[in-house]
Amino acid sequence: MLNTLTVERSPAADHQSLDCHIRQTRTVPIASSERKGNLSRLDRASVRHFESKEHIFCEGDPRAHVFQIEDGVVTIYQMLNDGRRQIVDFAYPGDFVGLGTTSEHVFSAEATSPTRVLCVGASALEETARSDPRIALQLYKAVSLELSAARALLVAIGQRSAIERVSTFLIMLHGRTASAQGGVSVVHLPMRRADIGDFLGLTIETVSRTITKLRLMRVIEVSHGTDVRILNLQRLAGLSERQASH
Amino acid sequence: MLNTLTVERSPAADHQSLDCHIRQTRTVPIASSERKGNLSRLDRASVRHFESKEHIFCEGDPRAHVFQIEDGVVTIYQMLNDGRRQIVDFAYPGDFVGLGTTSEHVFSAEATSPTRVLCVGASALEETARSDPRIALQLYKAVSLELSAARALLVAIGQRSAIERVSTFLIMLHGRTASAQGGVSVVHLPMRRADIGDFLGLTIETVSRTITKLRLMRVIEVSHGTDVRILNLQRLAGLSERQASH
DNA sequence: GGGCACTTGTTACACTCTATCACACAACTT
DNA sequence: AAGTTGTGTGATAGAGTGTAACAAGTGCCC
Repeated sequence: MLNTLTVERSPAADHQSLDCHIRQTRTVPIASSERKGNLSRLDRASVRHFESKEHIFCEGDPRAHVFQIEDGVVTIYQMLNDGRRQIVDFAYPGDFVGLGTTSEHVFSAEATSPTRVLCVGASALEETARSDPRIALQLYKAVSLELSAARALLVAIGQRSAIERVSTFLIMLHGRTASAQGGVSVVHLPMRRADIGDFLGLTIETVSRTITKLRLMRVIEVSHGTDVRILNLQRLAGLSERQASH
Repeated sequence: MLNTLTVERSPAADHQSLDCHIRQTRTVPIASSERKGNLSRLDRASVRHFESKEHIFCEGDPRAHVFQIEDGVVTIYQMLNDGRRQIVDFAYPGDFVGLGTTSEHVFSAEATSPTRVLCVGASALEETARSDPRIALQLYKAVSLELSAARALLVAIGQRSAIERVSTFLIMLHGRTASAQGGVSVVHLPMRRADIGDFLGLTIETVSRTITKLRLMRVIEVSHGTDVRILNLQRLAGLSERQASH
């Protein structure tokens, strides 16, 4: 069966109307639930499971399948030959992984937590898209959102200081996944500090110190190292981008 | 008339077979001529000219048109509110500018040199894509290549040192635009040092210092500040990524 | 043509932010 | 108890920045 792709709204969408006067609109497209679509109605779509730290595919593997995350978080990264690693995206439920036009994967994908993915043959998907413009446009949309996310990260890494990057990261995750607990939003960090560092172009130590600094500033609170309560979103947004002073 | 999009091969494609043992394949997709397509056969496509430093569109403008560069070079960038700027892409002839699914532009586009662009209504293009999967797939392809370029830059900025970034930049431009002159390839830099800096996440001074260093190392030669002769591509490739030492 | 304003690129030096190295500590496994 | 894995923090060093001065090129006006 080959039907239209459906777009769902995520629960996190409601939080995007929070009144950060800083141009939050800029980060919204990345965090948006529009990023989601659905491949489940495609023929021959199968479900696969991956354990934490298990690879879904590696750089250089033939691009045989395209995946859509159903549950869990997946890191998309590239290694340099001396061991440095750059994570270019964290894929959350609804996100696509492995899209592109190359015959081989250019990046590796590793599950951060136990993950369930929908799995579709890449050539079958493209074959379908060749005849159904709705599928093709869905792919276009999905990649466009990945592009927005990549460019937003580019701005962060290229121009922002450590505290600005970490603040930006938290706000980004907040927009994408935030769940409210008594009016204060909580962001869960399923990835380790090393992953955050390799995502933001910082070392693990700098990430740790910066999170401590944000705690001492009473902007956030951290439980178990993995759950961040955003106490003052407005202040956090201010820290994510130094204000023009003149 | 609404026909198939044609994919051309650029003259630069021949240079990609140069024997850099460093995984140059990784940067090839960005530099590749595959990035090119052609909108000229689309209905209602018009040609427009822009002078150097003239804006094609600004962040926040309604996304009324999609452009394809015919001649010249265009910088795609975003400003932070304190004046910092991140260039996320240099668009060369054949490249598309303004693709995406947002109703407003998220980035600004400015001509670096006198530029001629093909201009198509965004809604008309999407309307067309909705009925013609070939067009939709062409858009998907184009955005996928932009994504590859953005992520490659992400790896460079996030992990590489100043000299590695500048070397990577030169090799990238080499792959995309190189013209041979007596066996040695020459890369023209139409953008200013400030643009290179804002692209690579470095200051103008660091860019200048690093280029001087590469000159003193006899890896490149620079004429008029804008024309770079790559004397030793292999060495340059080596400098673009520190080797694993063990 | 000569002088002037303006832009762009280069170099120098002091300083800052982040990386690096080192180690303590907690939670969990074996 | 010993090992593993991940986090937090302190001390130090270094790469790159910020600020500045200067050089060279360009357009413009008188």
